[in-house]
Amino acid sequence: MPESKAMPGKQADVHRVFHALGDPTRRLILEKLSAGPVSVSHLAAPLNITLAAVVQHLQVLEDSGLVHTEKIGRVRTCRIDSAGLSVAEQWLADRRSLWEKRLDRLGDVLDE
Amino acid sequence: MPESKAMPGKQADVHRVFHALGDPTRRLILEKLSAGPVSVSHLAAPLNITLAAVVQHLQVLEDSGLVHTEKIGRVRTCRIDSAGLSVAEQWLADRRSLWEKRLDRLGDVLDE
DNA sequence: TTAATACTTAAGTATTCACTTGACAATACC
DNA sequence: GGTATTGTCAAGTGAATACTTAAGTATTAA
Repeated sequence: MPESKAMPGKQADVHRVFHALGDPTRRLILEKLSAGPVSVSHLAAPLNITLAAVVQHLQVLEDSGLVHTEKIGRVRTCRIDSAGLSVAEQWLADRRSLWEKRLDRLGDVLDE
Repeated sequence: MPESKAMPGKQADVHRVFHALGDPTRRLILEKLSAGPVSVSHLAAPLNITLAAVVQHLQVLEDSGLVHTEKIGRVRTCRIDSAGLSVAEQWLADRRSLWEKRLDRLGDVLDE
C-alpha cells in the first residue's frame, strides 16, 4: 500500500476540510473549541462578527467533519470532531511520506 | 510547555500555510511535487489553466513555505518544502492534543 | 401569557481571489 | 543574428464567499 487508498468521496472530504481550515475565523473557532465544548453565542462573543456569521462558519465546519454540534433545548453545543482533523493530518502525512521516500532513494543512489 | 510556544510571526505563517492549502489547484501542485521536483511548465501541462496562473499559485506556495523553487538558466525547478508542511502539522497536532487531553481529564472525573 | 433568550433563515452587499490576456525579459538553439 | 523556449509582470474580469441586516422560530423564564 503506497498510500492511503483513494476511497470514493474521499477527495471531496479533503477539499471540504482544507477549505474550512483556510479561513482565519474558522481556525479561531477550532482553537477555542479545543479547550472544550462551547455554545454558539459563547463562541460568537469574543469574535467581532454577528451571530449569523458564526452560524454560517459552523455549518462549513460541521459539513467538513471538523466540528460536531448537538442542540439541547434552545442551546446548540459545539465540540471538535476528530474525523476532520484526521483527514487533514492524513493528507499532509501522505505528502511528507512520499517526499521523504524520494529523498531516501536519492541518498541511496548517491551512496554508490 | 502545554503547547508550541507562540513565537512572533508564527500566526501569520499559519494563516499563509492554511490559506495556501485551501485551494484545490495548489494541493494538486503539491501532490505532483511530492513525486519529485518539476519545472513550472511541466507543472502547468496537465492543469487546464494558463502558465501565468500556475506561477501565481507557486508564488503563494513559496511565500507560505510549502514549496521551494530555484531558477537555473531559463527553467525554474520546484520542489516541496518541509517547513510549510510542519507548520500545518503542528497546528493540527496542537488542536488534537488539547482536545484529547480534555477528554482524558473528563474520563478521570467519570472514573471516580 | 408575556417576555426574554438562543438560535435560524433568507436576501443582499462588498470584498477577496483565481484566472485570463497581452506585453515583455532572459536563456538556449540553429 | 534570428528564433523558439521558458518564464515574468500588470491590469482587468468574473465568480466565490464572508459578512450584515432583518424577520422568524423554538425554548425557557417571570
